[in-house]
Amino acid sequence: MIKQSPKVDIVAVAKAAKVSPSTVSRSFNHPDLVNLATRKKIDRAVRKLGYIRNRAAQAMHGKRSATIGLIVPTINHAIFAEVIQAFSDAVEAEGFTILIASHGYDLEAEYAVLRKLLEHRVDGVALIGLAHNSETFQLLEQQGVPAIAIWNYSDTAPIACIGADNQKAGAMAAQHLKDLGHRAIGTVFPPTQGNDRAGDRLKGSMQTLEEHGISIPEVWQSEAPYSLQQAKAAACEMLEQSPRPTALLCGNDVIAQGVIYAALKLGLKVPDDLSVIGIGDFKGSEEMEPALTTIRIPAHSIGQLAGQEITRAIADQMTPPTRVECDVKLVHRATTRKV
Amino acid sequence: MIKQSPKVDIVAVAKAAKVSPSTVSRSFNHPDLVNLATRKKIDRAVRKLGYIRNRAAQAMHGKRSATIGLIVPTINHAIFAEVIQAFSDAVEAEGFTILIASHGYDLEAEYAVLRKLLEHRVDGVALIGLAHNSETFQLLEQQGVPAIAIWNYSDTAPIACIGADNQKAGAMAAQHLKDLGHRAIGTVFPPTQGNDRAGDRLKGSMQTLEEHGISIPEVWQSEAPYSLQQAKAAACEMLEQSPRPTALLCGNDVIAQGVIYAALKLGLKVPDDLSVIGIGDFKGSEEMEPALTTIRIPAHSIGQLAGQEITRAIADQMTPPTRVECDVKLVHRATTRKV
DNA sequence: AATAGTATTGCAAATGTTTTCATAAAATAA
DNA sequence: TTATTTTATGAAAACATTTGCAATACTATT
Repeated sequence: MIKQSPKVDIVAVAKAAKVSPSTVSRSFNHPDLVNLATRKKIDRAVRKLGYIRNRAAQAMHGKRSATIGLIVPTINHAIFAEVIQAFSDAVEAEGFTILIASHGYDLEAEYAVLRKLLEHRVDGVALIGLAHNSETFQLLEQQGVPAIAIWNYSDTAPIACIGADNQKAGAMAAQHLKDLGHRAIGTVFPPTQGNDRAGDRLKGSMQTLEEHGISIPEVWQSEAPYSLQQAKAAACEMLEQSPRPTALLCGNDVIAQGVIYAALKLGLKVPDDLSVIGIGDFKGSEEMEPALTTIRIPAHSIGQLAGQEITRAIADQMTPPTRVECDVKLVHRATTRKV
Repeated sequence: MIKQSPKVDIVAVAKAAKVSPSTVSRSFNHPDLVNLATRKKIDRAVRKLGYIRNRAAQAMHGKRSATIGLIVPTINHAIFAEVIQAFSDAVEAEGFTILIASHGYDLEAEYAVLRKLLEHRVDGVALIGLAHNSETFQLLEQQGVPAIAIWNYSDTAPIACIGADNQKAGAMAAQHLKDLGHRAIGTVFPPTQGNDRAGDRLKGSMQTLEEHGISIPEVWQSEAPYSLQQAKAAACEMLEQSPRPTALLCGNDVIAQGVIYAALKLGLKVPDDLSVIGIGDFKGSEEMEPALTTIRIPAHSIGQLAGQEITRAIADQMTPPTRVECDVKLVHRATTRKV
């Protein structure tokens, strides 16, 4: 293994191939402009020296850095894993690499990591959700970087967004339970602080329930940070009391799964003793036993579309990313039934 | 919003603050070398112009790019999500950002993305597992980039690694089933092609079983790509036949969960009719009902340690990353019992 | 008050690449 | 064969920053 002591740059390659650095550069970026024979010579030199081009130097010329910044609350949840993967695949297909950063649902931290990504001169930025600090929006606009918000949809948001109407999703879930005749309904939602997706869902649910004259007593409103464990614990606590709700509306499918485990643990049959509905339709929700009734939010298409749209907007700086609202729909499976 | 038409670089800041560009640069990188008063002037100018420093230009000076490349097979699995998050947190704490790329278990593709990351002049690289193309290893060595393999441990691997002995994990799972008296044992594993973790686990299991004189008929050896859905389907198929195994050894916890759903669907009681053991102990495995017996592989510590070790190795180029073997251990919960 | 340090700052060179412009060589047309 | 176009290459400037060195101003010492 030749550990290269003298650094191998484009001029080293040029020297080895006996051409000028300009030609080497051209042979990378505009191969059609250089003679096949010289291109081969250069290729050989590159291979021999183990040369790897330096994007940093490229980026200095106002050229693309070929990176896209992706800022997520956390990587560690099923919910984001799918959307990240789809987004990543879509942008990698266009030759971009993603620079990823997480902020743990802290919008101050989000601003800080955005700055960091901009220092790296990312060609575009994707964020999760529409709730961000005003400085975050300001910075984005000021720097003129194409930006896109993933997951939530709104006509009026200050930046382009691709996602679903989470309020509608919440409303649909509530409507479904009402349609099945449930009136004693409980909720388990993640904290809505710094999480507009959860906030919107909760709002939509509550509104719909209210419209139908259903109100939820305090004790049946539970908050569980996004983890199976805590969801299960919270649900256990609620379900052990009497009277029990006949149905539980969950902020997402992971929470719903936790709730189902809680029911199982307490010896309650789902859906006979308790109906459970989730939101999201994560991978695996369909396979659960009983299969989870949920509101489908098409994570894969959202991620993919967002990736395509941001790369398009980067290539064509004239037209900003377009907004896309992805439909949500009820997927009635086996965890809910008429009361 | 001031959309900055004239690009704001360090000399614009210098002009605004009435100092030289050198001083501005210094005020960022060696604040102790510049007078407090001038530093304040500069700070004001930076703020007013909305200046953001350009890492690309920094990186050109042989300075750190402050990025670490992370190459994973896929982001979209519980198994990696946890390790990625821990790794990411650890390196972000040291001021690095991660440049992430996935290759879908294709080692050719892995080589290609490694090149791409090196073009971005990442300061270090982390890979998953120890099975990589020889060109991949060569490139790493040739470029002299600190590199670390996550997830698998081996004394003799060509690059430093932090992880668990997956063979041992497989052996432990097999041993546990044997200790409970099972002799009719089936396996459900992901494809081992391009996945040394799964390969090692399978090898360890088989070896141990063999040592105890237990052999597994072909029909009880099932392969399921890493997804709940396919694991469930594969297990259904196997369990519908007669005779059935009394225990199933699963390549990871997601597969185990799929298997349990399959059993549930077929009306088999776990663990009364069928014992199930997983490998990994993912988040949520403990909360399952019944709680999953599994071999614990400490994903969080592995990711965190790897992050710390790679940043250390970057800071101190003299001492390469050290290898760490993380212990695996049996977590006996409720899905296995004496036969 | 003269000397020796010390603390700040600026100048200019260097980093690795791309690109514009100019030039040379080859191919085509007259 | 000469004039003209096309093709292929090189020279040099530009990109945004860092840093070694030199210069200046200030402080402390005798």
